[in-house]
Amino acid sequence: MPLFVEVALPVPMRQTFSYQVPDHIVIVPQKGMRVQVPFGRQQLIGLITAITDTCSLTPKQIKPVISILDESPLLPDSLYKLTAWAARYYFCSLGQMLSQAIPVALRKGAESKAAQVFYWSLTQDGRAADINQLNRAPAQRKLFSALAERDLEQHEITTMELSKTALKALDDKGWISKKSRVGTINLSWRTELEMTEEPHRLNPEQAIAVATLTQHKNYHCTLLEGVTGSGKTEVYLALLETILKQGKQALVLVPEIGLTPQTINRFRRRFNVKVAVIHSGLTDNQRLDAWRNAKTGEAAIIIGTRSALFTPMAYPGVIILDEEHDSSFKQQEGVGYHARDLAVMRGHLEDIPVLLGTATPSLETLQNALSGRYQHLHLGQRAGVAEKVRQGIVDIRNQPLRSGMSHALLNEMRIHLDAGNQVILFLNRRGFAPALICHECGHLHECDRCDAFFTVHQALGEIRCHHCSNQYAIPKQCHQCGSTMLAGQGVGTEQLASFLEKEFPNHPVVRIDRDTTSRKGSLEAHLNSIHKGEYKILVGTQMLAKGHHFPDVTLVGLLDVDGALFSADFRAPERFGQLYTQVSGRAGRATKPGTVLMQTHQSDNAMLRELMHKGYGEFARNQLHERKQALLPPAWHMILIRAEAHLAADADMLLTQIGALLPQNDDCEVIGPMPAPLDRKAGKYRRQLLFQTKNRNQLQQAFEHALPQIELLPLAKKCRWSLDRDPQDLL
DNA sequence: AGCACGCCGACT
DNA sequence: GTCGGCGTGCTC
Repeated sequence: MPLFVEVALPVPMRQTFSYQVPDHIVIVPQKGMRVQVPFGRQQLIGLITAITDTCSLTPKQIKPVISILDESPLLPDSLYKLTAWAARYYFCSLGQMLSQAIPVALRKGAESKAAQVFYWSLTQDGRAADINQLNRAPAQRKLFSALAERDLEQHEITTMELSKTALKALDDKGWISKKSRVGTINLSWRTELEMTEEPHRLNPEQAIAVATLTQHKNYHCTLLEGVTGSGKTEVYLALLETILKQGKQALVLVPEIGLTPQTINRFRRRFNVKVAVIHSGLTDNQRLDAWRNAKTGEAAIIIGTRSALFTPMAYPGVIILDEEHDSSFKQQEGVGYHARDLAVMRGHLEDIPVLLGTATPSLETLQNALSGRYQHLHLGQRAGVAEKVRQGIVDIRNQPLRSGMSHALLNEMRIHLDAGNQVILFLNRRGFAPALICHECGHLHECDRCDAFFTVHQALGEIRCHHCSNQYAIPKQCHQCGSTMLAGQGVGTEQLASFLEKEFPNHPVVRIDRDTTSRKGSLEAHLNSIHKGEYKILVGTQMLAKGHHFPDVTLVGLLDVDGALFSADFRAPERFGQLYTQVSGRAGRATKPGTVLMQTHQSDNAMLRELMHKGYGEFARNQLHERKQALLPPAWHMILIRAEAHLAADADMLLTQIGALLPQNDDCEVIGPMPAPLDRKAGKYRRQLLFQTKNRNQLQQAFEHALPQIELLPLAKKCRWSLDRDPQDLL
């Protein structure tokens, strides 16, 4: 009987491909195994999605499988289901989603089972040999005596700095030999959990939270809303203790910036278990190693960023997602999946609890908590007796500004610096000035490939476009009138920092943004110097706000509130509210009360007032209300279709045609085509179309129906287009 | 997405 | 004369 398999391949076509399984392949194909197959002129590795004994294709069209790479399915059924669900939800091919979910090494064909461990041991001859024969070969002697004590694994030879040449020499003598064994899986933590640190005493709120959380063994999603410093991590650790004692594993997801050695050590210190850490800095093989440890159950705790969501667990127990509101959980490139949403789905499929923690919940999660879909727990007390921060607004209408700084803010800075404290200033624009203007004709120098102004980088002597890689030397003359009176327009972090250096010569200034921290490890180095007090004035973009705590900072200044709060994007107020709450939660400590000052032209803006006086909770509830009124997420559901073409008309036409294929009524709305906020980027015209529906299912069904027709459009092959479900921003 | 084929411009 | 630019078409 002929045997066929359906294979999902890592190509952007939304279909699977049929192959015939030749007789000489002895492994019985199963769903979820990897296969190597010919595809056009190349060979690809894909995953079996189905096994059939008939095939509708003609024998000429069908090719044979080259080989089956696994003896058993690569992923547990729950993860396979999760991936299939995600492919449907995000409208991408199963193969594309699967390649997000599988470590690169496995995609390239690496062995999925634990590699064999190689080790060296003395032979019969070696044991009989006299060590004094090696008196004239000290390296060999050292190695020999080490091996006389115990066998050594290949990697131990290197870490103990034993000589490779000596190894070879002893091997040639026939005294030692290389052996291999299958690595054993140590699951002792499941029966005897060893604590290596005494748990901290929980305050009543924390204790209640832990008690509530440990009630559930099955799927259940909880929002843990805890103000900064209220000890969310301690709740995670207590929950982990219960889960681990049941012999179950925990998956902990953190934002990209949050995966610091301190975070990891917090978990490592408490329990004597293997912790698998998965982040972008690992090599393919290190990643695979962590993946295997999680899959076998040897690693009790798995900590990682977005992509770690897909790590299989032999004994799934809980999923914890910290800083739930963080936008790095949404993938921006390629398949734009959201790890938070998929984590909840995974919890569902594996029937385990999911915990979302944050001080500033996203409106999506808040809505679910308010509607009762998620359980809602609060932590309101700050550990220790921290003073409440002082908050203030600096009205900068008609005020002279020096490099973006008002008198009031400068004076306040002086007070805090004189008291020996540190000051943070946030300005979300890197570079010296966000534009170059001609003082005579007013011409603003614009990138020739994008619809954006050049940013002046004075230290580099360059003007750069922050949207493409375009860069030139700072022009001497205006491109329009030839005048030499050129000046920076507006203020960036570079200018602010150099102004402050002159203004406060006795207080060292450091600048933290993408330009000063692009080298690997330089962010950590800067942060360390700040903690040591080497810098007193910290200037930075949002980068400086996320997850870092500086106990000696007593003044936080937000220079461009207007730019952050009133941006075109519908999520701008939410993000600003989160940033503001996070930074004000971090200012000061018990003995040194903190102050937060905002510079704005809109000092009586209702949103700002609300945020200051009523706090994030109230602010977010009102934002949620406004989103409902405006038919925006999370009230309505959204998919963004982007198109890019050399000719704006092509992109426009394609989107118009797509729009015509989508339903429009009281519950479904098509908006556009409209120019993308950055109309022209890297020489191409960008247009976008929004499709919004009142509920999730309508969007799913309408788009599933339209998609095959969209793919048949002739223009769809000519233009570059992409889909972004639940877009994070409309840029 | 790759990878080939194919058809036009500036170089040895 | 060719090397190479990227438009177009196909992949079970």
